[in-house]
Amino acid sequence: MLLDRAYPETFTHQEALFLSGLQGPPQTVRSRTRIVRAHTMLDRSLYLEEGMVGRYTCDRSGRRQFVGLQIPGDYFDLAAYLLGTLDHDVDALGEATLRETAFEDLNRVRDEHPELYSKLWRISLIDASVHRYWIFRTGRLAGKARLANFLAEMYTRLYARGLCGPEGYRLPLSQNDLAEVCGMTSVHVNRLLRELRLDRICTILDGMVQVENPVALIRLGQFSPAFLYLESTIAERVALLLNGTAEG
Amino acid sequence: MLLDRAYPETFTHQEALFLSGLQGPPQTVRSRTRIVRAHTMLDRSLYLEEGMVGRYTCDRSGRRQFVGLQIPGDYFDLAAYLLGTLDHDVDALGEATLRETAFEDLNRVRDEHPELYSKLWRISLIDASVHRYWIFRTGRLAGKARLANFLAEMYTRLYARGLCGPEGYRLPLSQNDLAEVCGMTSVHVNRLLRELRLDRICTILDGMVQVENPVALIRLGQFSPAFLYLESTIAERVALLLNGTAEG
DNA sequence: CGCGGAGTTGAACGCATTCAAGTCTTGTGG
DNA sequence: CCACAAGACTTGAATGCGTTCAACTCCGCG
Repeated sequence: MLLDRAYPETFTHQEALFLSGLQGPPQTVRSRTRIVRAHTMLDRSLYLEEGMVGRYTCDRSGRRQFVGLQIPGDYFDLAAYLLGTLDHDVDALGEATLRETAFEDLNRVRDEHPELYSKLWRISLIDASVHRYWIFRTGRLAGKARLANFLAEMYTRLYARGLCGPEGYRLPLSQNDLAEVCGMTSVHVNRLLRELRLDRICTILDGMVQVENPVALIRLGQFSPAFLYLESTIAERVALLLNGTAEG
Repeated sequence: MLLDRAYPETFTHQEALFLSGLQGPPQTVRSRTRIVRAHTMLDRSLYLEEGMVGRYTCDRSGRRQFVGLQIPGDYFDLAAYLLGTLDHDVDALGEATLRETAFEDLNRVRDEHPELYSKLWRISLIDASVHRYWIFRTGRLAGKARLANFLAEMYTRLYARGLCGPEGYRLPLSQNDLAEVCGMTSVHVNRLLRELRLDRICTILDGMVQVENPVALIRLGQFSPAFLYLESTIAERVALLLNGTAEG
């Protein structure tokens, strides 16, 4: 059941067990299928057990902008619980495994486990904090720093949850997807990735992001993980990774 | 007490009254003073009664990026309640009037008024939705559309809450501030504003945004207010404003 | 009167896009 | 098994949007 990856930074083992009990069975969806359509009424919330999903909106001419990327252990549409619909679409990026929680069950959490209910709220607040970081990145960082910053974010989030080692991580995004994350074109992403490769900072090969120089990556990307609100022992582990005090 | 502007889209009159009772007395802060510093432990949450405040983070060289702008009636740091600190700074943009709610009182809301507690969560979810819209805008829209989109957002949010008429609104932002909102330079903002003026779409004069052609503004900015999750009667009023069916 | 901040404008530069052509891989069907 | 189509990646060249640098005006304020 992979309880250990269900926001270990947030839930006790009992709470994770309880939440897991509310969830429906795991459902696997194929890569590149839509999971949620914007403005569609929903009656259940989704949890990502395995894989990655991307949240995005499109402009008038159909060009896509990702507004969030979720990793295993994420509740990625809690917003629907209280808003009824999502303002954006959600797609599976690789093959993904999901589990659902009915809104009624979340109401039961509210009435019977207020503390746990608060923790769900807290998760959505961290989600919002990540959004703010994306605004900062997209608005203030130049191309190369922007890309590096994003790669550092995914590196950190996956590592913090024990989903990758210091050597790098799996990222089921094409260069075009990366462009739609960072607000640039795929041609430009291609050239920036080459620079990062020649700088011996990181290399993407067959969907694997190989982080050769974490220190340079976070320095170039001006990355700082404070916005993730990591639990302190995890934050320390991450700091070791990012500051190069550990192996790299 | 201005209860009517306290999220009329969310709270009943009783609820607004109750929440107001939890708040401390109004505090007025001068323009351009810092209200919250990032990463500082907090024990109360803030509500904006009058004026505007801006949330921002700075890059390594000190250049600022706004990640949110709040208008009267906004609870703008609910995140601190469950996270303890904010990941960003908050400044008053004009003179602003604030009211505080102690975290302990929010805990009481949780235990005694679960439905109302959910509504506070809901507010923070709309806040996150606005963040996503900012990501979209900053990442996907070209300069002129980006600026128009932002001006349309503030127009809509203020109008929806009855804080401005169709003719326009007060915006205590310099061209440099606008640049820090939209992720561009103040020189460029200056040129784009001139274009908007010559196009007879909107004119900024002495801190007043005069919206001369709402329809063109939202069209140019590819603006759509769905992300605000407005209550239906308010949404209809806004639609009239933005579609030009109403007076302009 | 002089200072400083906000706004304005010109000119040069450069980052990023656009357009285009090519390679390579993968999957599909003949 | 090979031909072919489709998608991802790569690279070059030209264009242009937005930045940078700089100068100047306007205005409020000490």
